[in-house]
Amino acid sequence: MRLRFAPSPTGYIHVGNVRTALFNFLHAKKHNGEFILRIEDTDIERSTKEYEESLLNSIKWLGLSWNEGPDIGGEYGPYRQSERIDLYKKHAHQLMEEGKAYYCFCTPEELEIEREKAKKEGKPYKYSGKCRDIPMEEAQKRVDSGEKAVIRFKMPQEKDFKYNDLIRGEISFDLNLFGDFVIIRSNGLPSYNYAVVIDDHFMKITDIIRGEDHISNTPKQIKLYEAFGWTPPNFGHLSMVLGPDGSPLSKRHGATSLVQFDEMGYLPEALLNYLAMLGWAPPEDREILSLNELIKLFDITKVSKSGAIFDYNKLNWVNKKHIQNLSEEEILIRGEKFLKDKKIMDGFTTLGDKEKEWFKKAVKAIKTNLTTLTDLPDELNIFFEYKTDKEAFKELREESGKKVLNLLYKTFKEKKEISVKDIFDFIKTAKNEGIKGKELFHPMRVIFTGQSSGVELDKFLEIIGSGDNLSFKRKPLSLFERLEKAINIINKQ
RNA sequence: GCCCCUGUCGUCUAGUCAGGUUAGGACAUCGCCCUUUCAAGGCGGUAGCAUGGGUUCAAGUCCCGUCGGGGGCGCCA
Repeated sequence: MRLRFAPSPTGYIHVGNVRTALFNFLHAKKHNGEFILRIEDTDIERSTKEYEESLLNSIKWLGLSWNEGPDIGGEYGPYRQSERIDLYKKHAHQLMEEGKAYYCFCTPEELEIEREKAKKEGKPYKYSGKCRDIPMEEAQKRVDSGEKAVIRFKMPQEKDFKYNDLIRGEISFDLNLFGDFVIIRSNGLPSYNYAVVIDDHFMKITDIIRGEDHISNTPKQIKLYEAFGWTPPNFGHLSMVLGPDGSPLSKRHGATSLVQFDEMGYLPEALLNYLAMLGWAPPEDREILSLNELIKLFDITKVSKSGAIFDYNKLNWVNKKHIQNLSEEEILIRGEKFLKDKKIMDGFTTLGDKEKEWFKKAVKAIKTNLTTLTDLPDELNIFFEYKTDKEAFKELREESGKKVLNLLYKTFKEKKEISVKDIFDFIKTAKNEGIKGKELFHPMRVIFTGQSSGVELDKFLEIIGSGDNLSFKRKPLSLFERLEKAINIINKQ
């Protein structure tokens, strides 16, 4: 079995396309088949090398490895349509010789008039077939003399055309509604509907999974296969990915391009996991699955036919679960760029062993709060910065809070240093003074973290305490510094 | 306008092909438990077969209509 993903390098890859790529990949791998990457760059106006490169990088980032493609070649190359022009021309001429295609000299303006007319009369538009009967010899002469022409395929007119869709079952059309369509444009480049057929045939593609916007292209393509005497592949049409309002997902709904999801701190495996479940449900109850598990369980015939709304709630949950499955070290390595941006560290691997251990401990404490990797610096910040929550400080002005603050200050103001052991001693002292439980721990939390909630207090104290003698790019704030800051804030007001 | 696809909790879906279930799960939401706090975790609740007919002892499931959503009708892909 051979499947392909054939994007156009006319922009950054969209999550909808990622889903298409994924389903092709899963279906291929499920059956031990090949996954092929082909670049459809016949739209010379909009295609660029930069987009092609970013496309390849994106698919690589996702972990969807391809067996054949423009960068690695393969038995059935080249894998860029712009490098296959001769092939398209050759076969177009073959069709003309067999009387299945013809030169058309109608100008875009003339066609526009035809379309307008059809619209006015309320009739469905279809190319008139005006040039269909120009004798081949005469047509060839006009072309040789430099007249602009396209090549059109004589679309067989058939009342009850049917094909069997991998996802939707039988779909039928009245081909009388289809006009003769262009296969070679006047600039010599092939049209989409023609190029895919040539390529998919010569690349021995067996199954094609694509968006439902291609359903009505399918009869044209199948008829081309038949005209050449080739066996058409299986077709499966996926529903669209929708925005929260139910309209097709687009930029106005927010992020749609894959690079943005990387920047937002989503894990590629989480994104794939989520996308796989948009329109398909794994059997059994498990939903958090690796790419290999998805391959094992995937079944193209079970994919749903209706459009699916892209839901960040669920994506976030899936991402969170995948992050929890990562080790502390992996989280630090994969979150490196976000930590660099916030100047927390230069890179996990540049750290000394003791510092690495410290960071792992810190991550372990805040791991369950991570939804995306961008949360990593924010959550870790509690160790480096003293961010104060106004509401929380109100508590320190109340009697019980004041008591704890004063007692802490009295105990440590001379020493100017607080160790973890000191804290445990302090807790005993406080208890002797009659302060305990919530009355004690909650103010302590506010004093040392500035917040009324967060990491478990004993873990927090232990981590801060053990960071004292390590060399960091940025030093965690010591307990005494934190106490001082709390005092200052209270005194100021 | 014409053609095609599609409709189960707010969201993603299982169930529809071979009619019989208290219509199941997950996310979100709400509540409880755990926790000196938050989160995580555990337990529980709210919530759905678009609509009207028909077939049948029995319809989410089969048939017809209506309504809604989407796509296509290019020398774009």
